[in-house]
Amino acid sequence: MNRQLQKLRTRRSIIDAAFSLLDEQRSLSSVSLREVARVAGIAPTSFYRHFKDIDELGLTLVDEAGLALRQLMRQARLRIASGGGVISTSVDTFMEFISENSNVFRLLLREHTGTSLAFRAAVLREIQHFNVELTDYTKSTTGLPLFIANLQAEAMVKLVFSTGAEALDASPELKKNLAERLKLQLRFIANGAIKAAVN
Amino acid sequence: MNRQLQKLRTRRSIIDAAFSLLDEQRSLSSVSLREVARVAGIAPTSFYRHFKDIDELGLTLVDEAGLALRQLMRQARLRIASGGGVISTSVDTFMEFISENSNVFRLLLREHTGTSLAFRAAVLREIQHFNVELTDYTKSTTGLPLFIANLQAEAMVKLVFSTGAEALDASPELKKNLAERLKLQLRFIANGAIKAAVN
DNA sequence: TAAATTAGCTTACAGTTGTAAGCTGAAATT
DNA sequence: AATTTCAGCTTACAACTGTAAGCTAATTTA
Repeated sequence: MNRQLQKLRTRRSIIDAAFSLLDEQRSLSSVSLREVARVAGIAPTSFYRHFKDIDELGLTLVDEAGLALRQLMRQARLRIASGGGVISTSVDTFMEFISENSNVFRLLLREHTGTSLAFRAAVLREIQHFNVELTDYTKSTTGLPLFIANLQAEAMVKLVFSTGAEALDASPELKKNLAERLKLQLRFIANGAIKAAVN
Repeated sequence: MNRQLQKLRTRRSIIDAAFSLLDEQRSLSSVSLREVARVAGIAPTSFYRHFKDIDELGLTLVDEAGLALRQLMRQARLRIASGGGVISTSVDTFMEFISENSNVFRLLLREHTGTSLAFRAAVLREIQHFNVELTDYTKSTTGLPLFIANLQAEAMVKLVFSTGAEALDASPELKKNLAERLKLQLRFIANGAIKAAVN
């Protein structure tokens, strides 16, 4: 048996265990090392062979969540390229993502306003990535000036994330309703941005 | 000595103790009953003479925070009446509020996406109040149709809260910058809503 | 093949938590 | 004046936490 491989596997099972514990009732700070170890199927003290801290594990989770988010963006772009409105397609893709990966999105959402400065900073970094990508995209497709495109992207991301937060607790019908309202609101922003650019 | 009065005083000191513990590193779920009791200057078990749970205390805190928020709104309206742009004045008032009552705002923000369904629901209720009031205000001052006014108000509240979250960690200069950007973004929404109403 | 490394284990400990049981003394009621 | 009520107390306990110390067995290296 390869030792490195086995170690990686255990590491993975720790990460997976942590994600599985992050349901609607638990946050990173309320998940204990022992609990993670229990679910991962290792002794509590073995945890330290893989992570210095529970916090180090937390940062790893945030990184993974951010990665998933960026993959989501790429997926949305592909869908847009193959037809459909930009806003509508993006919102639908996003809503699907948070339904299927609710624990991943919940992590980002919760730690975004959580108790650990390091986690908040890490989440903010991921959101910044999102902002930058959306700004570029907006600029290149609409020709808006950078400053305006940036403001628009930032507002949109905030609105989308806020609505996503609401959608996490919502029933399927309510989710659909939220998505429709969100699309209209994003159009408000897009149109308002265009008007600001013209003046 | 009046007994009822004394009990109310102790209750107050428990609430104040809890608020004082909710700094940038602590959330309701991470504050222990014993810790609150310690700061309030009572024995741990005396806590139960006032609240059934730590959760019951939490709901009380959310209520108080919501109250403070609505007082903020009234204050903003007064300021608007005595001159100054609606958006600009509101944002300035809001930013002052979260600077002066950062623990109160932090509570709402954190529990909004927190681990307790009851707390999330309670915060959502407070935000709904905010939404309703802003919708009414928008409808009566701009004459927009209810549906549009409602969408606009909701989007604005989400954007303001998101930016408020960012402002909590920010330096004074950054805060100013955030406020200016927020004002522009709110104008995007306002203008976009008007355009939607015209079409 | 012998020696070194190491992932995971068991045991152990001190610190914290929520809360049950029951006492006390002062305020309120009769 | 006698009785009841009750806010706050002390003591106690079982459950949980993070993590230190040190063993084991299997893989890796020499």
